[in-house]
Amino acid sequence: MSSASATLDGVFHALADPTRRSMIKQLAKGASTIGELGEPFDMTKPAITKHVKVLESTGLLTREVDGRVHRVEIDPRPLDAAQRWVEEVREFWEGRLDDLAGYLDGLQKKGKGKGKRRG
Amino acid sequence: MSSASATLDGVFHALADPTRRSMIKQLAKGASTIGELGEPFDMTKPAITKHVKVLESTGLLTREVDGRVHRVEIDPRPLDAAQRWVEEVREFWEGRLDDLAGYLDGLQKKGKGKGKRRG
DNA sequence: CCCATAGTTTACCAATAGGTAAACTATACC
DNA sequence: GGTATAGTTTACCTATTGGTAAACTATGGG
Repeated sequence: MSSASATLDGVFHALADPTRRSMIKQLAKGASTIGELGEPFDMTKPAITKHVKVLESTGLLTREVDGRVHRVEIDPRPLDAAQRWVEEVREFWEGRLDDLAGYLDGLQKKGKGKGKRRG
Repeated sequence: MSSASATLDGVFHALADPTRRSMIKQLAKGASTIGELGEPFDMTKPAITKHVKVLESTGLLTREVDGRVHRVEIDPRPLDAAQRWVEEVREFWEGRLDDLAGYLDGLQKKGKGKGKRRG
């Protein structure tokens, strides 16, 4: 299952760059060519090529070559992995709060402390 | 509002490293010291210090110095920004599908094609 | 054929990232 | 005071990242 970790590495890394995030948002609204995708950015074509490759390599973007034009569109599935990871953290976090509530509740009901003392 | 983008840069970058993701999960279950936090990793102490600093600088982690021990705990709020960003992308994506459905619906009702021909 | 257009590849650069070893700071404890 | 423990800082190394300019590939159209 180390590929799941590799996917998360790739997705989070892809999203860590503002140019790529902007591209993703643009593509979420609709497919476009490489030229259209790169036009909003004050950046040379090789830079755009690189950003697109990063997104493509994580599966966030698919490419369809149509003549000399490359048409790209978003594939939101890798975002699921990222979102699930964050939600899992949140569940741990909320579980921890539940445990604390249960612990405090137990203290009150039994008038006895069995868990680790804190502080 | 460029600080929102800076926050996202930081959070996504922080989450792009498996060691830091593992630390976050560990901390989501409960607070710990730097030593406990770093113990699962086959890594020297300066490396742990660096990872903790990255998490701290994005606000994902808070530190409380208690004698010679540094007690750290998670602050999940920066995760909200990341999660909202992903959900916004999803909304754009679903809106796009709605538009497509509306477009196709319009085609059927009017029996008329006004959009770009494809293929 | 000739030229414009769309995009990639290659080679290069400076900055950042992730790691280490060694030295240092600061607290705890006998 | 002396020593172990917790953690940071400094200096260094290598790999990766984000960007560029220049050359290249490939398609479209007069």
